[in-house]
Amino acid sequence: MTNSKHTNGGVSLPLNQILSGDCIEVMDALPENSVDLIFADPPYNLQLKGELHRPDNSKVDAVDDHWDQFDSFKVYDDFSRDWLRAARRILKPNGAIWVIGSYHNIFRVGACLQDAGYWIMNDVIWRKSNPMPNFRGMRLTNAHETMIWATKDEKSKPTFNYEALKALNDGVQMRSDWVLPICNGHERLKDAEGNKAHPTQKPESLLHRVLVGSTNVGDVVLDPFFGTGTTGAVAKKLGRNFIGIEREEAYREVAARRIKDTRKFDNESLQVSTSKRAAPRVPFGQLVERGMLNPGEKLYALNGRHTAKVRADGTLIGNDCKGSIHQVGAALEGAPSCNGWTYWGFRKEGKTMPIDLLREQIRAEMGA
Amino acid sequence: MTNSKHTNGGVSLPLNQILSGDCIEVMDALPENSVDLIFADPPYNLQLKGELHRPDNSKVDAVDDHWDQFDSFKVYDDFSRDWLRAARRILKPNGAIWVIGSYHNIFRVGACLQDAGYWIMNDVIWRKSNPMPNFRGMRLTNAHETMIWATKDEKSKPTFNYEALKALNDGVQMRSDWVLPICNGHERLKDAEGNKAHPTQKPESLLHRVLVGSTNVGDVVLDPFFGTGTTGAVAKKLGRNFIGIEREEAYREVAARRIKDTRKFDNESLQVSTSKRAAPRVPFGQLVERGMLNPGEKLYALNGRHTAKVRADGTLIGNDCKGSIHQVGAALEGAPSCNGWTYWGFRKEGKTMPIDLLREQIRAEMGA
DNA sequence: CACAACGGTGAATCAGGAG
DNA sequence: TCTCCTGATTCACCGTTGT
Repeated sequence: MTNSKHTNGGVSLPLNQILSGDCIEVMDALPENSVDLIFADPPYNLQLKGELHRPDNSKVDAVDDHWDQFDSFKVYDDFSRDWLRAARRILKPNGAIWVIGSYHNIFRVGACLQDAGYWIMNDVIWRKSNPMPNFRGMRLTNAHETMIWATKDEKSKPTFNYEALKALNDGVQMRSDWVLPICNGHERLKDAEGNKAHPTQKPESLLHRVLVGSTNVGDVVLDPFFGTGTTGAVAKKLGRNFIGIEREEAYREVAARRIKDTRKFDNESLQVSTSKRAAPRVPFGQLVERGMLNPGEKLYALNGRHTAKVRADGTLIGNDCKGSIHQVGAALEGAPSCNGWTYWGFRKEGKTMPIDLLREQIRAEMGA
Repeated sequence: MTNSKHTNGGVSLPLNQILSGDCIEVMDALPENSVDLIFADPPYNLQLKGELHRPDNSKVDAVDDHWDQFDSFKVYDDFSRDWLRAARRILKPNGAIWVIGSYHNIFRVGACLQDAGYWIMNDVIWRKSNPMPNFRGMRLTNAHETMIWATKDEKSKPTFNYEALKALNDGVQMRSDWVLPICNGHERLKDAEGNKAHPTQKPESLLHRVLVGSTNVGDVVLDPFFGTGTTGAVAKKLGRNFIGIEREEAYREVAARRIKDTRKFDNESLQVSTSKRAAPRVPFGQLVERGMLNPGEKLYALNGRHTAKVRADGTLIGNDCKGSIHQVGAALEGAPSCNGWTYWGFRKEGKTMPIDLLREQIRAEMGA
């Protein structure tokens, strides 16, 4: 793991380190367009308790008899706007952010996020399998937290490892609700007296899914509210680089020790399933050039409804139409579009086989 | 059921009627402090762009109605502020509101709600058991919607039928995530041509739970975006009074007919049936996310004939094959299929134990 | 009559590259 | 920036038709 500076477009990043200080100031000192992903678990409580500062860095005296809800929302919104702005500047154009919160703050953070120009991809519900019950029976058990996954702007193309997430979910598309247990047991960090080291330590399973789904090996993941370093620990395990920012020295120390004791998984295990989109493009004409199909040969729609004839240039000629395998398939079906690779078949020894088999054969040779 | 005016503190209410017009104007004409509960399903401002087709080329019938179009976030926020203010005025001091939305609008609505002085009790996740998938594989399946339950102000003591909800949930405290199917089948209202009468009809089961949990028999429930009248129909069944407000005549007509055909449950049966829960599905990937198995760890076929290695996305890599626990097991055995849960084991303290034990462990936690 | 096969559909910010 | 083309992509459930 790189611990020194890392060159990124001519600028260097402090990789795999925990930076000390106010996250807004620290982020403002980092180069713009340099980070792949941000994971943020900002303070939830609106009663501030001296942990928040106004934009001018003056401290908010929240423990005050004249405490006022409206003022408090405004201060929290200002704070959210500021750190979201700083975060957005350092994100790469195709970068993304995850923010987690509860009903106390998530609506405000979400609105600030949209106002700042971020583009929401999904909101994701972490459904806790073992939440704390509501002891007084005055409300519903607060059994979930909300995460927002957003890109830097509307045009961003974020990393999304669709097939890997699908694999994590037994082969069906990952949904926007994730059932995972809260952090306790051995994973929960304690101090010498046995008190929990941090009040809101997130489970590694949650970060595992976030990082597998929206980063690749070697990416840079920044966490502006690092706490006890769950983001850093999971990033290290998964072969991602992290940058942590944390104001409290006690948390930094716990996080540093934790990450030092964390081991990276071996490279082979970090390979994940990929989608067909990543496979090299094979033009249909190549099947003809290579003699896998011959000009004049007949293709059969796999649904049995149509046939077409192969021409020397890799186009097809069907009933009153000609063009690519896709165009002819679409025309014959009267459909807006058609994937010719999965639509057409060829005859071999009396059986009809999809032409996609031939493409896979070529791809296998290319990969070899 | 009362259809005439209803005396409430010397003022009268138009009970069990569907009022025509803009909801803000209509609410402003109602007496203040007169309504027990408001359920609101405002436009989501979906901002859809082009057309969307399923993989089979059929077209998705999207929400493109004029009432869901807003020019900007600011226009939407102004709208939200206005109707939330009007709604708050007519609420009784201990009254409450439920608002439902998706990530497109819920953060803005939630922030407006807090700014207007409402006090959030819970946010509640409606987890759809049968959501529409993400057809292009570009995001997570949008499998939930968010509801906010809030009181008129911080000091309100809202109706909360804790025991009734607990009973609805097999005797354990109701959580903030509700698993319910979307509205389809016979419940879905259609016009003469078989088209859906309203693009976003909510399931009665959702309203049932809201009204059982936060109103009493005889209470007044107002819905400012009445649509096809799900709120009114469920209120009538449950012996609550409703007031509906709807701008579109077509929706009012459908709702009126629907409610006319709805019968109130007899008082005894206002208790409800509970749904049996099947054993929850646990994806193998969750064992990896949760650290019960680590990427790179070896699995052993319980018959002793093969081994394979775990990857970060919950797939296995065996001798010349990779895929799910089931696929790799089948490939190595040369079998058409294989139950990976009972085929594979992991080593612990020198002993090989079936991975199914880990799944059972997770299920035990979930059930608790 | 039972069961299988098939078709339809749901609040969706749903592609990416070459020219 | 815009147009055109290739070709990747779906889950649970309900209702109807067919065996």
